[in-house]
Amino acid sequence: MSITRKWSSQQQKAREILIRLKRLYPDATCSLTYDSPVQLLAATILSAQCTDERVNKVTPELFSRYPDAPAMAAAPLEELETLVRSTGFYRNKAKNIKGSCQKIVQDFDGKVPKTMEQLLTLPGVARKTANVVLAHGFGINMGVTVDTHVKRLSKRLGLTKSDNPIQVERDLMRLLPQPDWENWSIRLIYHGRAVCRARKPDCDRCSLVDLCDFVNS
DNA sequence: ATCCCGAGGG
DNA sequence: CCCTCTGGAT
Repeated sequence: MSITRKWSSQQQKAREILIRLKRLYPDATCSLTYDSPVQLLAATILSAQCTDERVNKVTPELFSRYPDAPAMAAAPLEELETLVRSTGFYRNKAKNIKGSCQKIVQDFDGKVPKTMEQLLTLPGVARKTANVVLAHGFGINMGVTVDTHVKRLSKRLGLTKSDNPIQVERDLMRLLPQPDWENWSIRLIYHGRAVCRARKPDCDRCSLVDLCDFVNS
């Protein structure tokens, strides 16, 4: 009943979940389309409260017209707003893409910074976006990407009690070895989209039911 | 009516 | 803590 014993049982549970999800989604990768770190940054900003599928419908035209940081930094705001409109929050997203690229050009020699601290200085970039860019753009695992799916599934599975993404990330970092941090996020996102949906979770088809606090409560 | 790989401001 | 930003899909 010691606290350490409870932690290791939660660690075993997390690892068992990840083993099953790796078997279920062996080829899961970041589902945003991009050709460079700055394109990944822009696509990730666009992915806020929007499906990746929708993001991938606007980025080909966006990146065709404005392929790199200098181009996006110099792009007319109205053009960017029109191009990203269908992803929602389009004024904020256009302004943040332009603003981040301006800062990248002015302060970071035109290259997307590779540290959490520097990424967080970019407008429209907080931990979720920074974690995605670091993990998939540079192969650097600074934390666990916690989006709406990762938060929902981690809570349903009983691995966190918090609704605060920062606290959820701390809980997951404690339960998983660092090399698996991004594996966890990617697989939970896939499973969250396909099975453990927000509205109608398909518990009958879920291979994690025996480990889940949500269905067993 | 609710949710989608959030972030910033009050 | 709360609220706002926003269109598209279900």
